[in-house]
Amino acid sequence: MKAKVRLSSGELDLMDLLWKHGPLTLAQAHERFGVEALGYTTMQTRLNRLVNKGLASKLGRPASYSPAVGREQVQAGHLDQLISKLAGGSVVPLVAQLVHDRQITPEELEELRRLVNDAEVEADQATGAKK
Amino acid sequence: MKAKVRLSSGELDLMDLLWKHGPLTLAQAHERFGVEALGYTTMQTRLNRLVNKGLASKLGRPASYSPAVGREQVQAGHLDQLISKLAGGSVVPLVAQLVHDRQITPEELEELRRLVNDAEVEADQATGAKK
DNA sequence: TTGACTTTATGACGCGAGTCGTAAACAATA
DNA sequence: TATTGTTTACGACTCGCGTCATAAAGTCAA
Repeated sequence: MKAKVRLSSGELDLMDLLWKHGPLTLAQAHERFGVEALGYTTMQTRLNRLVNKGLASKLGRPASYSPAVGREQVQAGHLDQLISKLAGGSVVPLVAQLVHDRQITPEELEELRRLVNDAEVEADQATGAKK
Repeated sequence: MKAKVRLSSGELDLMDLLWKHGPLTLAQAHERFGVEALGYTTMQTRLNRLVNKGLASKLGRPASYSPAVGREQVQAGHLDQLISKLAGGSVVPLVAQLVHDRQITPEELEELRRLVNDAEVEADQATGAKK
């Protein structure tokens, strides 16, 4: 039962903060994010809204905010969106776009190749390895 | 100078409509989208807002709406978002997620492999094909 | 205990996007 | 030309999210 996750750009920024730097109190989050960037209570409101949406949790006093959903899950949700609405349902054109428009290091290419190979093995196993 | 494109889920639905089925009049778009799905004037408003944002253009009377930005461009924009905010700046984990969570056909895997190979060739050429 | 500082709770405002209703402008034809 | 049907222009409302101010609660040291 994967809840369909759809986050705004700004919400993503905050989640990123929580994913990267463990639990954070409001003050710490504000500090980390950049005191100049936004007001203290703005951070408060946004963080609490994440909690209300079940994306983060709040514990203790001074409350610590922690992510309540994994980065992978959110990634998956956004990828689904992208694939269904922007790539006609197939991953291939998406990956094409991915490798075309940006410079990828040889190391990364190597990893990508490995990824494809692994996936192929899995696929074979799943289909009963009918050669 | 590619403008940073950030579209909502609903806007994407309409753009998809325009990308797939060439220029459409309001009536046609409404029909295509599903008359039950939303009101006529709702479609009108949404389409016109796309025009105001420069995402679509409107010509003639009965006006025909056409996409004013390419699917690839929007894809790129959303991909950038995803990579920077959800994948820590690297494409590898993103592709990993991509091939992990969904079943990909052997044919697609083959295409993906080709994609990686092509990219490698390009990379080699770019760096002067050393070695 | 009390004054100062920190942490939370509320309430507001603006803007973008989704949803429509009403009505004016146009067009085709009876 | 008058009637009817289509196309377009506006305006309105709601919600989610970003932004913040104000103030109530809670904490701690003098």
